[in-house]
Amino acid sequence: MADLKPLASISKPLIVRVAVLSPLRRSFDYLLPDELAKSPPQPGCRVSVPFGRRTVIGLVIELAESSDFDLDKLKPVDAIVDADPLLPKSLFKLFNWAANYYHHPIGDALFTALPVLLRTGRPLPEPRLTRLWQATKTGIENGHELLRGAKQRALLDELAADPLRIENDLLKRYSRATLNSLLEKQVAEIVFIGPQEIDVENLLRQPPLTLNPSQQQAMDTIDCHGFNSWLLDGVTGSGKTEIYLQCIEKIIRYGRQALVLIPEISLTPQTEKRFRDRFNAPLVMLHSGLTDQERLESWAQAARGEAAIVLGTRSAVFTPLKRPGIIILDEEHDQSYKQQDGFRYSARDLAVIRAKQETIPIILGSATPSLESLNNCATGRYRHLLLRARAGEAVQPHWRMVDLRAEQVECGIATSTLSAIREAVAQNQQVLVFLNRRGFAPAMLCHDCGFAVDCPNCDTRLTVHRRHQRLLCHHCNYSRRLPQCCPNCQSQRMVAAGDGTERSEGFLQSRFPDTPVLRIDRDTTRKKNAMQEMFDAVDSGEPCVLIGTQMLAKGHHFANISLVAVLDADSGLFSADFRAHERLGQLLVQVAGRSGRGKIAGSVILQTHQPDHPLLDVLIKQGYSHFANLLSEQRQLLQLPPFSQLTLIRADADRPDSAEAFLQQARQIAESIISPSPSLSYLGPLPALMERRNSRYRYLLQISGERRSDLNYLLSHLVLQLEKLPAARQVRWGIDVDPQEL
DNA sequence: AGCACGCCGACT
DNA sequence: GTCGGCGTGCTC
Repeated sequence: MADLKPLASISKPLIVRVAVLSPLRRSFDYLLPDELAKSPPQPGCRVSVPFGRRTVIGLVIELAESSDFDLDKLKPVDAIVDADPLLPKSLFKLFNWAANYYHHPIGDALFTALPVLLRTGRPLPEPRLTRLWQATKTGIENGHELLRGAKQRALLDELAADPLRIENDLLKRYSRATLNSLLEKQVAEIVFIGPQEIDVENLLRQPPLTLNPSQQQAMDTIDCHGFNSWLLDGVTGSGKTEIYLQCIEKIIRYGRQALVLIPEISLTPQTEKRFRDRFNAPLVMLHSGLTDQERLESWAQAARGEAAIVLGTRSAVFTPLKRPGIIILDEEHDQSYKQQDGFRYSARDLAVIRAKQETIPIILGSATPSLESLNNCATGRYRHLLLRARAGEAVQPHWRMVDLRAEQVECGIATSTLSAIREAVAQNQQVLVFLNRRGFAPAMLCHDCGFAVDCPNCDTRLTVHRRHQRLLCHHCNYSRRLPQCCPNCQSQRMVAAGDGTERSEGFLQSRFPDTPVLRIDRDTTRKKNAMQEMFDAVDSGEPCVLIGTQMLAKGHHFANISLVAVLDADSGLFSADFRAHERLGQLLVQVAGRSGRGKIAGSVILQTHQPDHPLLDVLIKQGYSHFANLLSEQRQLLQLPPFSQLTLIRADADRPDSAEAFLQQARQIAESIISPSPSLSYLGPLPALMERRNSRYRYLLQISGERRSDLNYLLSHLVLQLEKLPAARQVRWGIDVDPQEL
């Protein structure tokens, strides 16, 4: 529409809208002083601006001609940090979308996802130059006359024979002094070159594997041009990774980059190796194990388009790519894709949005897809690709129930389970024992009065860790020495009740003294490389018994495990969280998938008190997809996600009543914006599942709606009012859109 | 979140 | 007299 402003103000934007690292849910307008107006900062550039009484780094969101703020109160931009946008337009759009969808302050969203070093205003590193050596004309013509040392002459001969040698390679064989003397005599010189082009001719280090018909069909279906979301639904061992690799190969040949997301760092070495073994192309990693400097370097290489493959965890979904080609997100059901504090985004959902915005394909892979993704297939948002057969010679494992009520159980292990383990070990096979509870025992009780030792900061029991002779809280890290007597009745008879991995490990080792028993949980893998060393020991193929927590369930490929024993299949059957059943099914199938990946047929033992539980029955007899269908029907009946939209307002405070009182007010305000109805309902404030955690009292308000748009409207208005609420000062609060945990 | 202002208690 | 406790207000 035509605007009645003087022409000058239209052609020359004066106002810069800036996002600043702060919890404030708005951007800030600044004037662009004349001396900076010649080359105004583009959206995505950093600027330094006065903010309150300090100067901070902000990101330009847009240039505008007018401001809602009083023009004469606007301050001028201090300086422009980046000549070119740090974030490409497309990524910027993603941040905007996310801040809006998750109702999170844009500045906080942008800056928490940026490498730390960029937050401070440090310039984006220049491309790293490789130093190459070559012989000069003088060197080739009469170098030998100018040089005395044999080493020096040898080096010159080498340079003359094969120009452009990489300095770092030369330094492995010649001393720095030798190199320098060639430089001094001017018989050789250094040439700097930028990053190497990707050598598409020699892209593959290893030939691709031959696809089975099921894989081939999936491969033929996946279109690597334009946007499409594919759910690659294949049992463990069905060869999903090979499909990823072949898709990546295609897009690298088109000259584009692949973004590969995986759930945890523990998976990175194995995944990284798989990619490096296949591709002769630059790969960078982005995960929390990197130093700030390394992270910045990887980020920059991705942004400049030098990295062909970017492999990372959750936050890597925000990595800028110069030539995006495909996004691959493995183990899409994994909870760790959802950030659980602050900016509570789902990397999986954002990855799909990003793919759409960049018009590139995305592949979501899982053996146990989330109900959300299965529902997205049903509604046509995703396309469902099924891989039925296991790749290679591996066959599906065989399941067996062990009824814990009918058997002698020692240290969590039933007699028949123990004999199955013994049998496998006797045949020189490997066994995996799964118990999702670390420590020696989940509680310390008084035998006489029944007193249990609780955490002073959390609503939970302390866990016994016998090796360290301590009681530990797994939620706040509180730790104390084992009590000598009951704090309540002074009785000396304190007992460790229940079983954790540490106790079962000891028991197994006592029963199999000649077989290594390896425990893999957070306690035994704390040291760097500890986990990798244990995995290496397992990969050697020697018989052993592995015992561990869900760390074992995640992705690691064990070739020689023939038996998996799940010690407690019931945990999660009776939880208050509506996702507990889905998680249990995923966990069981994932653990079971660790067995029989090699040539030995695997079997799985499920120890349970509920051998007749209908859900376990469906899972075992009919498989995960039937199990998921059953759960979906229940969710639909109860109008739970993904058949309704759920958002939580979370609040916690150091006093018991503040959080609840704040949420009570929040509910009133919310109801005044949209009154409760069948299509939009409120529940709470309710105490969180563990009300007190780390000495803070946690509450939540549940809002569920039929339509996303209603919820979004409600939240954007609610949030503005909550910010101004005096009660908000006494609590920490935040919005959790599509929560994963209650 | 930071950071300042401001208005009341125990200290060199 | 003032050092400093954390309540309240503001950030273009």
